[in-house]
Amino acid sequence: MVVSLNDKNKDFFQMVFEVAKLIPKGRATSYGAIATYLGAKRSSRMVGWAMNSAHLDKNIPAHRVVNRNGMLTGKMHFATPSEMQELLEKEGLIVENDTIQNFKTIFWNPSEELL
DNA sequence: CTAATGACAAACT
DNA sequence: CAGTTTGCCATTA
Repeated sequence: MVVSLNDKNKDFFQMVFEVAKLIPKGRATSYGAIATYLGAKRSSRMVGWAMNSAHLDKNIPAHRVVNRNGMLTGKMHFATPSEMQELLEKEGLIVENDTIQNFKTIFWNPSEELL
């Protein structure tokens, strides 16, 4: 992996991983929520980037992390595009048209739940 | 160092 | 209200 994980950056990545692991089953969160929780709400894209490295670690449920719209924008980055949806449905979530239904209901806010 | 890209988000038209 | 555009921040070329 060309991912030059320098010491400083590693912390940010690790944070994202930790939060992702803490996401309760049957729930999901957004990149912005994690970014905000990490104190870098403006770096929502970086969270996604972290997930890109996260997909290497099977312990990280990256499928529970989607954009604020609940759309599975990163499904293409999985082993198979359908795996993300499959996993989410297995969790009890309702995924349709690459978008999580009732996302607002299953949304998991680390800043509140994890606080 | 500048330019381009991206698993996003908010603002604007 | 929906589609389009700009902004942010970090990484890569």
